[in-house]
Order: sequence, then structure tokens, then C-alpha cells
Amino acid sequence: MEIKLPETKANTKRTSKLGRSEWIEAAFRLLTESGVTSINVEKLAKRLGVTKGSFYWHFKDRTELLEAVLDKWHDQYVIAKVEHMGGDAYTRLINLLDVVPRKRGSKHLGGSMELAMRSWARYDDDAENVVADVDRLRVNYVADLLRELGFPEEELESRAFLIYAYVMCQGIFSFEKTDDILERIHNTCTDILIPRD
Amino acid sequence: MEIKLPETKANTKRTSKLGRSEWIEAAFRLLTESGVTSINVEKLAKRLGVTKGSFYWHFKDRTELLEAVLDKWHDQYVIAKVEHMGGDAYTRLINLLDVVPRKRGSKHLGGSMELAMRSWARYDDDAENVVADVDRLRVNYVADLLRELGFPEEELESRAFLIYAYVMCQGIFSFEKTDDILERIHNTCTDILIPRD
DNA sequence: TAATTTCCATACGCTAGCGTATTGACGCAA
DNA sequence: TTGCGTCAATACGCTAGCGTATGGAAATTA
Repeated sequence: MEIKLPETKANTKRTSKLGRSEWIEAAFRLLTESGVTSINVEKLAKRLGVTKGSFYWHFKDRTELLEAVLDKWHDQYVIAKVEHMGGDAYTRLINLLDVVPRKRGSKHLGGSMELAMRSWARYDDDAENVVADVDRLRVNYVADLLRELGFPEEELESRAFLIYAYVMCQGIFSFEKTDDILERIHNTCTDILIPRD
Repeated sequence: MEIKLPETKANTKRTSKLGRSEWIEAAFRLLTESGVTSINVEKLAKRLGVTKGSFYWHFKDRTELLEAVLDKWHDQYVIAKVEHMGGDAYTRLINLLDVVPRKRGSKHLGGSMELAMRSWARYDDDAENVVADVDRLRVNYVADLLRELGFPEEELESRAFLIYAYVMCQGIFSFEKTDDILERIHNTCTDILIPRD
């Protein structure tokens, strides 16, 4: 009798069939398109080319899917993205300003996701906790970079908040500006928020 | 035969019965609590102590209510609020920073409304237009104030954007800070964004 | 008073979405 | 082959929400 590999969820290798992750990814797409409430089982099934029967095999119910979405957002879409950036403090900071893309066109998905998460957080305690945690992590990360750059300790928190607010709002607001105008504004903002001596 | 008063909507004086405005206000409450999709006729009716029959007397359908909400937000919740502020440029600017309250507790309704509107704007063109217009008006208003204060023309747009972003994010983020910490951060941010010579 | 208008209640049909139960196809192991 | 586990299809019941139809009470007008 052979020793069987542990039946972990890593066992999704079997074939190229559908796994939890595909459903979660599809849920993210719906989330950014039209908010949490638009994440519904039958629409997901249709997009994945299967029926509900499949969904309820992988998930207990819709809530379990939403929890998975929350977890993944916290771990992969945010933390990992920030941690894996290289370069010196200034470079990382400047790169950070591009996490939420400021380019127009095709509805800037990053901003949509941030928006959807925050709307969600308004009426769901789990989401609220996750978003709060993420915000803390991001602002602290920015503050650390600013410290490395030699900004005075007493304004780290505030300046970090401003930078974070700027990045978020780039992706959230609905302006109609051409790319070059945005570029110019971006440069000026960078100078104001991160003055170099 | 007497001359009849024009049958304008101002004719809602008749009794203290329900009018369009009550439905719209109730819709705003639902909007800030849990987003556009949560605005539904039967819940509104229940809160107003009537049945659907009443709603469909005042409105053609749910869409007509949503359009009214959009209009009212544009006209009353935003424009009027900004226009009717007194004082000199600096005072008005500082006051503006308090439009979206930064105090914690009870879910800061101003921020919830802003969030809900922006989520809405992601998948509805009418909402998108209204929000874009409002954002333009607000940023331009801030820029005008900054001009009065003598800031150089070439950084008006950027600085106005930063200030606006700061105000918005105060109401949107989910932090856990005590009021005094928020106060301290607020002062530092003000110094950075609106330095006085 | 009689007629008409205004506002709301009740009852109904319809669809979308959730979740369950049952069955079936396929792979794999004994 | 037989049996078991994995994944999906189908069919069903149930609720929430939209919109309609109709009736009725109260106020207004004639």
C-alpha cells in the first residue's frame, strides 16, 4: 500500500479542470466591474462555461467565495505587490505611486478594485477589517520609505498619508484629462509630496 | 372660476403626505448605508411606513428615483454646500477641509456617500458624468482659492488636486486612530498642502 | 351632494438569484 | 470488473424585488 500524497488543496493539479482559484479570479473580475453585490453564482458559472453544480462543489455557499476573495485581496493584491519591489527608497516610493495606474482609458481597474473593496467595507465587518489592515500596512510602508529618505520623524505619518491619498485618488476620481496633463500634474504633485532637499 | 396655481411640484404643500422628496431622502439613506444596489422600492416603502403602491404613484419606476437622487446630489449636496461658504480665501479653504468630516465614529456618512457615488459611477454612465462634473467643480473651486492666496499659477491644479484628494481620503479610509492623532495629522497635512509663506 | 382627483393598499405575475438533491461522466485504484 | 472519488449537469423549491392592475378612502371641486 503506497503512501498517498496528502490531500492538500495543492492537489488541484489533477487535470486542467476548474478549481477554487478560477472561481475566485472570476469573482474579482465581477467585483471590479460592478461591485460586490454583482458577484453572483450563476453569472460566474456562465462566464466559466459551466453550471452552478460546479460552484457548489468547490464552495459551501456564496459567502465562502466572498471570504476567499477578501483573503486573496489582502495577501496577494496588496501585500505581495508592495513587498516585492526593488530599488532604493526613493525609487520604491516613486514606483509605489504607479501601483494604482493614473492612465485614463478602460476604466483603470486598480481604482475600481479599491473602490469596490471600500464600498464593501462600509456594510461588512470582515471587509472593513481587511481594508483597514491594508490601509495601515500601506501607509506604514510609505512612512518607512520616507524615514529612509531622511524626512523628519514628526511628519512621517502625515506625509505618508498624503502620498497614499494622492495615489488612491488618482485611480478613483473621474476626470477627463489628457495623458500629458496628468503627467504634468503628477510631476508637480511628486515635487510637493516628496521634495528633494 | 378662479385662477389655479400652477401645478408645479411646489404644490406638495397640500397636506403633510408623502412627496417625491421623502422618497429621495430615504433613498439617500440607503445609498450611504449600503450602496446603490441596496436602494429598492419595498425597503423604502417599509421605512416610510407605506406600501409600494405609493411609490409607483410618485415615480414611474426605480430608475426615475435613481435619476432624482443623482440630480439632487449634484445640485444640493455638493454645489450649494461649497458656494455658500463665507470668509476669506484661507478661511474658506480650511473650512473646505471639513466638508468631509474626519472624525471617527458612526461611519462618517459624508465619506460613505462619496464612496457610494463613485462605485455607482463605475458602471453607470449617468452617475459617471455627474461625479466627474462634481470633481471638476470642486477642484476648480480649490484652485481658485489657492490663486487668491497667491500660489503660483503652474502649481494651482496640482495643489488643488492634492488638497481634494486629502479631504476625500479622510472620509474614505478605514483607519483606527484616536481623535487627537487625527487632529495632529490634520495640522501637519494642512501645513504641507497650504504652507503660509 | 355628486363627481373627480389624489394618494395609498392589496393582490398578482414575473424574473433573478440562492441553495439542494439527484444523477451522470470520467479517472483511478483494488 | 467493480467500486470509489471527483467534478459537473439538470431539475427543483424558495425568496426578494420589480412592475401592474385594481380598488378604495379621503380630499377637492363642481
